[in-house]
Amino acid sequence: MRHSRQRDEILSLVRSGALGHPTAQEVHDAVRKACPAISLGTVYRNLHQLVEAGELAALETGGALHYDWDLRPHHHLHCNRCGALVDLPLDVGRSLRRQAQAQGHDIHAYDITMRGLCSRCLTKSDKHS
Amino acid sequence: MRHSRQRDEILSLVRSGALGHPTAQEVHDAVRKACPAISLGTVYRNLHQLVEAGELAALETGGALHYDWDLRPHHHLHCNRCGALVDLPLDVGRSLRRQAQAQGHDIHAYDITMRGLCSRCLTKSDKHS
DNA sequence: CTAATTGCAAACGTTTTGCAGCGTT
DNA sequence: AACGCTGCAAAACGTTTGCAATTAG
Repeated sequence: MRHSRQRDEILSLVRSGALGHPTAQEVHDAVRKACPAISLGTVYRNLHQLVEAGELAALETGGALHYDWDLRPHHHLHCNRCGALVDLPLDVGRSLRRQAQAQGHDIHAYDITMRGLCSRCLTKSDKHS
Repeated sequence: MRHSRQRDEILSLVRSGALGHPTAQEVHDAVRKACPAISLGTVYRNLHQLVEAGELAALETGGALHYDWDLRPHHHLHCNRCGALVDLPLDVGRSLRRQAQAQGHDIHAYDITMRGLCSRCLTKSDKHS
């Protein structure tokens, strides 16, 4: 893998966390500020490569793929009200892997995405309680 | 929601389990045998409606949505070798919901899809062991 | 030099939608 | 009769790909 200005910009932008869990489109929109001529195709190609190289993670959530800079085991809540994708540190990995192995499978990776209401939305609608 | 021949055929076909965890395309191909004139758009519309009505579940896995007739809590393994979507009864729901609530969220639903090698592929490649 | 990477545009697979007509109630 | 549902075709959407030109090692 060679160096390229475009890939460097994309990686540092996603890693900065400023975009949360962005889609390719969102990365494209944001990286244009540093790289005005960058094409959407290049963003897709680079995000894919970076995931392949283990630099980023991809989340299959709601239509478009979302990218995550945080590679430590953690999971997500997709809020049904505000649409946010919230990080959720959950301690279940060991148990999941053990149970799947007991059923004869070999787990390489997994992602848990829950749906519901995030704490921000819940506290906002708590005016009445 | 009115009755329609098309929706009845789709629901009973998916419920039969004969298709495993089919995509809309696969349902369309199969339901044509009973309903030769049915259009792909109708299949999409009905699958969406049936999920909305709580008759089927949708799995966001690898490009196309897959549909599942089994509404009981269970999860899936997407095999990296054969591509199968294998049912995986995992006992983690209670723990997940508890942990998410401790973080201030309210979980409505969740799905766990793991990636790895399914037991069938593993035993097949076990000739040497 | 050479091979990876780029921008562009076209193509792809999946899903949604507008519409006129048909079927259920 | 009213309104949901259908088939069809077009379009929307996210993503991938072919290509000639550019650029990094």
